[in-house]
Amino acid sequence: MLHIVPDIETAEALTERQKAVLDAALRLLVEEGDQLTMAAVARRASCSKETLYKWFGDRDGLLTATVQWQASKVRVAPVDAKGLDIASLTASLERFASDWLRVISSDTSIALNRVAVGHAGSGKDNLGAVVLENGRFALAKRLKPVLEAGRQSGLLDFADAETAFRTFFGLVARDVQIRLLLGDRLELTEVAIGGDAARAAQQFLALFGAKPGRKASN
Amino acid sequence: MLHIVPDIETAEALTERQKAVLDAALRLLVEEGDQLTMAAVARRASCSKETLYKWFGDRDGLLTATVQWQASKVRVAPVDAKGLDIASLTASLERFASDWLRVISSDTSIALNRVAVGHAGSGKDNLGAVVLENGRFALAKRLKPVLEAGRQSGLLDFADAETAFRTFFGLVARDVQIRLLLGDRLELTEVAIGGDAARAAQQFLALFGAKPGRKASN
DNA sequence: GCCGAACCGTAACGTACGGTACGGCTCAGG
DNA sequence: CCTGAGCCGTACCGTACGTTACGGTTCGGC
Repeated sequence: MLHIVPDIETAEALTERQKAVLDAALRLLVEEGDQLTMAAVARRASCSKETLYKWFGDRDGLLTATVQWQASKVRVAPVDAKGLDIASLTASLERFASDWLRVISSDTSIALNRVAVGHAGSGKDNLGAVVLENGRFALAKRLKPVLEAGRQSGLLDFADAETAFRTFFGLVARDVQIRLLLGDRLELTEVAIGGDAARAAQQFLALFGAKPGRKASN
Repeated sequence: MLHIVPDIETAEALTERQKAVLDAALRLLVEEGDQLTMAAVARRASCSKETLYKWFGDRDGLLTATVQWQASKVRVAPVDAKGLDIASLTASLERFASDWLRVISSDTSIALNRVAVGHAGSGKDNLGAVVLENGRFALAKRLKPVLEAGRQSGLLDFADAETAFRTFFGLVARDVQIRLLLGDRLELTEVAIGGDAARAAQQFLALFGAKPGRKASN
């Protein structure tokens, strides 16, 4: 298990100019993938290579900063889980599912995951950990309170929130992420996402919805 | 959608020596990932670089040949789906699930998927397509007959085999593959795999098992 | 025993790119 | 106006690695 919490504050201590540079790097990363060059970033960002090295140390530093910068942009507000009924729970699950599908099918996510996967196992940096922390683990951290609330309200029945979450994750993502990462052209239209999200939520409820009579709301 | 069927025969037209070279390349790929060098492969395989270039054209050719060579090694016998009852269907599902978990958690699969993901989107080769074709799509091709047989026998109830398969895929793989690819240390012991496989099969049956009275066996 | 093909080992070539150095420009502070 | 910090643009350096070239060895066919 990684569970390395990246320096959450690093992303905040950036000047506007630095953010602009990282945005340029990010756009280039989406276009070129891991074979972007320092010179290309400098050109795109209209800055000198010297500045890149002064600010980010080396190529890996730039990549890491870019990934963290993108991560800091997608931090979202947690859902509050008060007054839960079956309808609002279903809506929450669908919301999580469609949000996640939109994320993993976005060009940015695909590009970032590609470079992180490529770098994983080389030991040089920990891009993989950063991506994991701000992706899969952040999702779990936000969804689990909802699941717990559902259990408290007697709507859900599960032994372990982590296990339940992982099943939800599987029902939502299925083969989508790996296919996209491997270059499969999988067009996820807005309506397809909505349909998949609804299906995933229903299947999750079918598996973990409390049977009437068992564990009734107290 | 890719669905590019790689030259199935290419993997067969190899001399023993060439297979040995590809095995060396494969081992090196597992150890070093995409930053393996032609010189290193030549050294490991005790062959000259000239030979590598003569046989495989260039670096991408060598990589592609290596991936296809590995793919040709894991081709398995299809399961026959005669005399299906609920027990044998469950056993089949568990078997597919545990086989798949073993594959995606193997060093070889992780290494191959990493380089394929890294190369995807660069347009230079189609490693991604090869890996997909021999992984996720091959699995579907082998599992679907079982699902269809289950439906014929009145044990399963689903509208579309492809959709049912994708749900099965999600229930089995969950977050395992992406976490491993991103470098998360996820120890999958033999017993954990067995447990996960059983859980996935049960969940699949809970979702797609035919309700008694509906679509009874004819 | 001779020949050519195939292959090994190694050396050499060319280039792309990470990283550094430096001259010039801008601008804030004094 | 002077100065120095920060940055841009560009030239430069060193190296790693893909690719090619070549001399030497093995070996099957005649």
